[in-house]
Order: sequence, then structure tokens, then C-alpha cells
Amino acid sequence: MERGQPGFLLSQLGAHAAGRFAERLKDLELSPADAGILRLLRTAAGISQQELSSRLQIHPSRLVAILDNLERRQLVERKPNPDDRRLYSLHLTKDGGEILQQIGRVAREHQDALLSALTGEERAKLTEMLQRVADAEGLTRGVHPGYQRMGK
Amino acid sequence: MERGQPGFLLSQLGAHAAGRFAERLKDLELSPADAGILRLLRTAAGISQQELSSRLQIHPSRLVAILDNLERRQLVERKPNPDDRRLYSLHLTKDGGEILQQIGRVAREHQDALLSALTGEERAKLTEMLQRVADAEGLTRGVHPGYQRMGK
DNA sequence: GGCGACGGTTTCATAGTGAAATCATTTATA
DNA sequence: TATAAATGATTTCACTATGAAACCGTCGCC
Repeated sequence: MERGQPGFLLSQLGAHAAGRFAERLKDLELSPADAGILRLLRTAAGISQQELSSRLQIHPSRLVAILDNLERRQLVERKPNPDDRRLYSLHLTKDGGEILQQIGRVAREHQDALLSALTGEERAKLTEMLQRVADAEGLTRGVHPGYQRMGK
Repeated sequence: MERGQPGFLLSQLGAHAAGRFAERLKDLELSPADAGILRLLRTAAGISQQELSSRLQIHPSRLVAILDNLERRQLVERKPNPDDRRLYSLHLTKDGGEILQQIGRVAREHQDALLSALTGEERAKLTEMLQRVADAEGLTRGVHPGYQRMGK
């Protein structure tokens, strides 16, 4: 990849953005994967670990430890599934919901800082272009390829 | 980070682009860090490992193994520095120069595939915006934050 | 000439990784 | 209904990557 070229820039900036965001999340003692899980559970309450792991592309064996941690901190709850005793039914707790709000705040701050060099109009154009590229590449919205390796 | 928002998109697409590029590099049996090193050595022939590691933000102890490998494959040469016998003077070999050309080819293919959803005009606009953001964030051109953890 | 700093390398302790094994439970099959 | 196969969550294990610190030879300074 040549420097100054969009491919490299994209990858470079993406890694930078992810790193900066991860740093901000550390204030909340959360990893990016933690945040992704909490966010997904808001809209997909009750899903199983299996389903969670396949949606976010996190290895099931890794998910065990992550959920253990989130449950210990009472941000997530593993409820039994009455229909299938093998499955857990995962839910956000009250605390989990509240921390999710903080995550949202952090994300907005992060984004504003990151894109301060662009006008509002440019941000919209950038978002639209990036979304188009992401769709063309078959990326699922909200699923970060790095979740596979951003557990801690 | 909310989905569909530029911050997340950037990070998501960046990771995707880096992953795809790394896959293509595998055909040449190179890691992204390998490619970064070869590329830098083209314009900065003769530098020491110390200097290389600080420019690319690669840990010195990790650099040893990477250079061992590149030297074994005769893509890079460690010459003694006559002025200071502690320092190596790193150089691309003939083979290294040739593989660098192949890397360039792979990078162009990668980039074309990645941005196929955008017109030429849009690509230029995207590049310009990304460069502006990268500059504002203080990123050094050609230095990927991920080199720190993309040795293999 | 001796002493602290420096470059490159090695060692080491730690942590993260996925593949495969395990165990309970459910579904399919006959 | 009995038995086999599949599934979900977890644990175990072998492998790799990581940086900190120790190490050795060399340099610059006083």
C-alpha cells in the first residue's frame, strides 16, 4: 500500500480511531468487545451465547470469559431459557443500560474529536461514501472485524 | 460507537481493509510489517534497526526476528556500519526491490477492489478528507498504528 | 583509561488464541 | 420409547505473541 493512498489511509485511520476509542473506553473499564456486546443486547435481548458469538464474530470460548466478567460486574445477566435448558438467555441489567448511555456519550465525544477537521457537510459525505464501500464489501453494520481480537 | 456512524465505519472499514490486504500479502509470504519495512528501506537505505523500529513503531526485540526472516530470504541485508560497529546498516537486496514491485501491484489491486463502489472523483475527495483528518490527528504518513501487532 | 550510554540480541514471564475434549441437554430416527 | 446424533456452554491444552529486563559488545565523554 502506498502512503497517502486511500487504502492505506483508511486502514491507518481506522486503526487509530479504534485505538483512541479503546482508550476512552478504558475509563469505563470496558473493552471494545464489551461495548459491542452491551450494544447488541439492547436490541437483541434474550439471545444465547451461541447467537451472540456468531453475530459479533467472537469465538465462543472467548465469549465465556468476557461474559463472566460482565456478569460479575452486574452489567449483563445470564437467565435460564425455559424452553431449552442448554441455552442461556442474555439480558442487560439496569446497570448495563446505564453504562450503555455512558458509552454513547464517549462515542460521540470520540467522533467529534476525530472528525474535527471536517465540516458537517463533509462528515455527511464521508459517512455516505464509507457506508457505500462497506455495503459493497459485504460488511454487516455494527459488526467490527476486530472484535475477534479486541477482547482485552 | 453507534452503527452507521462515521467513527465506527472508519474503524470497521479500516480493519477490513487491513485484513484483506494482509490476505493478499500472504500470497507473497509477507506480513504487513514486512511490507512496511521493505517500503521504508527503499527510501531510507542504510538506516539502523533502532531507527527503523522508532520510525515504524515496531518494538526492537520484535524487529530482530522479522529482520532475521527477511534476511534469510535475502530480501534485506544487514551490512556493518564502518563508522559505528554497534549499528547495522540495513539495505534492500535485488530480490527485495523486486518483491517491492510486486507489493505495489498487490496494493493497487487491493485498492481498486476496495473502492470499486466509488467514482474516481469520489475517491479523490475521500483521499483528501482522510488525509486532512489524519494530519489533524498527528498521524505520520506511511506509519500504520497496527505495525505494533501485525508482525505475523 | 574508565564509566555511563547505546544498539542489537536473548531470555523470560505473562497473556491471548483456537482446536478439541467434556458434559448436560435436546432433537432426530426408527 | 430407546438410541443416536447434534447442540450450547465450558474447560483444557498446546501454541504464539508480547514487552520488560538482562546481557554483551561498542562508543563517547571526562
